[in-house]
Amino acid sequence: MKSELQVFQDYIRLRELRRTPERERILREIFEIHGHFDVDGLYLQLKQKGVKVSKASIYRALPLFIDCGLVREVEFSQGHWHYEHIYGHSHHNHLRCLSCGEIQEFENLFLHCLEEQLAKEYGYRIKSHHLQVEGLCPACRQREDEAGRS
Amino acid sequence: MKSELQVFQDYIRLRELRRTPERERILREIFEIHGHFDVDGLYLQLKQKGVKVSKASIYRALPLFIDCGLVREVEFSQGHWHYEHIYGHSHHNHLRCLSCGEIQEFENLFLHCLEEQLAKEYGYRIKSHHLQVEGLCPACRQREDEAGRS
DNA sequence: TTTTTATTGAGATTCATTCGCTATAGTACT
DNA sequence: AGTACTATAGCGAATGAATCTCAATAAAAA
Repeated sequence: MKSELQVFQDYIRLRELRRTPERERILREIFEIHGHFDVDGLYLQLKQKGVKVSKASIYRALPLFIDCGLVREVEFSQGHWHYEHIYGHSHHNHLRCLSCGEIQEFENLFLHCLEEQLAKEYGYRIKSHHLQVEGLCPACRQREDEAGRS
Repeated sequence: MKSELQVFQDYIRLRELRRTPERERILREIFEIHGHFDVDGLYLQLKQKGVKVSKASIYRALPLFIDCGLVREVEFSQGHWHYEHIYGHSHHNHLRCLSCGEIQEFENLFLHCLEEQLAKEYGYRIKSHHLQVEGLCPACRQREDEAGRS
């Protein structure tokens, strides 16, 4: 399997863009993050390490990473986008707690069947899906129950 | 079944807020819109009808409508949120064309099974789910194929 | 090297959303 | 009805994420 850097370089060549140390440094940093991130967090993390990259460059690099399938937008909350790297990950869906915001990832097995069904029924060529399920995690659920009783 | 206005008034009472003509007018307008809307469109639509409501009031009313289950955020795109009213609708999911943006709504049958399974597996109390499937609609698919051949 | 031009960084700009403030008007209680 | 209390409306200012401008730089190709 190609490394994410390799994937990006291939993409750069294909699109006739330019390899720059900034873009590759940003990409490396993203793949060191376990879980979700946002632009500001990524920027600060680079800054702390003494890496000089402007926010503008991050904003300009992200659409490229997304376009070549290395990163995806997870959700828009708190007024800005949250992202995650996805290369090498099996596609997963999110189970999010409405109270504490905890996110569980889960695999799904039968959405592929659904995709096929949709393709047939509506004539679509399916590219991707996002499934987000919301509810209360065990802890918050218990807390809510106790509050309800009092 | 309660009217959406009734639902909202019950909510207002429960939360000890105040009934105001602005909020109820905004809500009525929302339920006259078939399909998705955004704040700006809603504001202009009211303005055209000669209804004087400020954008700030719309921004302040929407979270209430969402909280009482009358409206939901559909997606964040073009730099702002898009909403839809959901009361009285069966929950539907979206099949969106990545090229032209057309949105097909579809029912799903077995996500309820998935919800039950998740509830059992992770101990969550499921409240809702959003499933968005993306791809190319028949027309755009054909256009893409033709472009690819040339 | 030289040329070409994509990319960078910094700051300015845009624009959706929120905030601060004052006047108004629901609501509850005489 | 009248009064007190305070949530809400409207307006304009403020905020802040994202984008744009532009001069300087540095990839890539010749």
